[in-house]
Amino acid sequence: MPSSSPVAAPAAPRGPAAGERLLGISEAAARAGVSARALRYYQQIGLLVPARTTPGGMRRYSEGDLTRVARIRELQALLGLNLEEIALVLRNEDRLAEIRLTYRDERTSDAERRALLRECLALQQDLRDTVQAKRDALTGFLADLDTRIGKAQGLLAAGGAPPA
Amino acid sequence: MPSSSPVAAPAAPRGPAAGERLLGISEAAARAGVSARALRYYQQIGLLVPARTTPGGMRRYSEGDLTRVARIRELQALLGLNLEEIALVLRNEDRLAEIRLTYRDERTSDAERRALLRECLALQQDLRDTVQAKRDALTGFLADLDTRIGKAQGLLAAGGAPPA
DNA sequence: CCCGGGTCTGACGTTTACGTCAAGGTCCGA
DNA sequence: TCGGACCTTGACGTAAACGTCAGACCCGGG
Repeated sequence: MPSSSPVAAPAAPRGPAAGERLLGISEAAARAGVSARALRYYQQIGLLVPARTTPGGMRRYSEGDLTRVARIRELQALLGLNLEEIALVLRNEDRLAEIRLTYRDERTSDAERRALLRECLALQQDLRDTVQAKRDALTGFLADLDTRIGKAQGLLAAGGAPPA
Repeated sequence: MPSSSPVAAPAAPRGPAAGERLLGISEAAARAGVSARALRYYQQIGLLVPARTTPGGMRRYSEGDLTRVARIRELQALLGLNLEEIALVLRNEDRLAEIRLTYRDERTSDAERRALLRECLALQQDLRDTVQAKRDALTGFLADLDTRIGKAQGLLAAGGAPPA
């Protein structure tokens, strides 16, 4: 999906906390522990839109943006998701947050909002299941490793005085 | 490191269990759930050398080879290691196995073998620590998700009759 | 108003882990 | 022994996630 197309989905505007000091792309990148290029790329594929853009077209990032980058990196490193999958997850979370905000709004019907909420919840639980499966696998892996290590340690301990 | 160089490290010959039925690359690939190309590539970078090679130059894989492929995939998917890192891990495991075999050999001194063993053990424990760190992170992640899900569920439950 | 440093948009390069041909060589059952 | 299925080694292609230029543009301080 990361084609050379002009621009992807808007990815829900991050609201800067009114009067917050925004960061240029270099500082934002440094604080987030990624490259400026990565930030531009995330924007290109609709993963992260900077909180603001100056009239001249320069990106300005909020703290919330940094948090989002952290989440992206987490989903990358911990779950091994690719950016497309991460986009799905984040968009779902965005929708959930949006629903929370407009939940008491009068414009949509109760049933409608509940349906939407249920849909988002299902996706979240999907993710949860994925995470748990992975954690369980890692637990097994760990046990396996401990067994191996135990054996080698036994060998080491026995090495001093071979019995019989 | 996966350059176009002729061939990499031998990666410890897998001994086929004397009289075992060996598999051609296609069947091996199918049973291991990877492509034939992947198997060739693993060999090229010294990750997996088939148990035997016919005089004509055709690869023959043992069950042990399949196990090794499974381990490679596990390290890839679960830990997100790249093939170079996996090569390190596997080579270390190979050495450990080798040490186990020759541990009572007379040719090397006791101290020497113990030193080697200790070195391998250290690497294994490094890996163990990595795994545990990852598992812990996943545990935290899971708790986080559960919190979010709980909140959303609360919202859903309260949606029917907004209190006062 | 001007200047130096930060930033912009293309656009091409890079790495990993293979996929996908093409042109031949090998193996084995009839 | 021979034919078709399987396999071999190059060699080039590909997708993701950026890296790295070049050339132009913006922005805040003096």
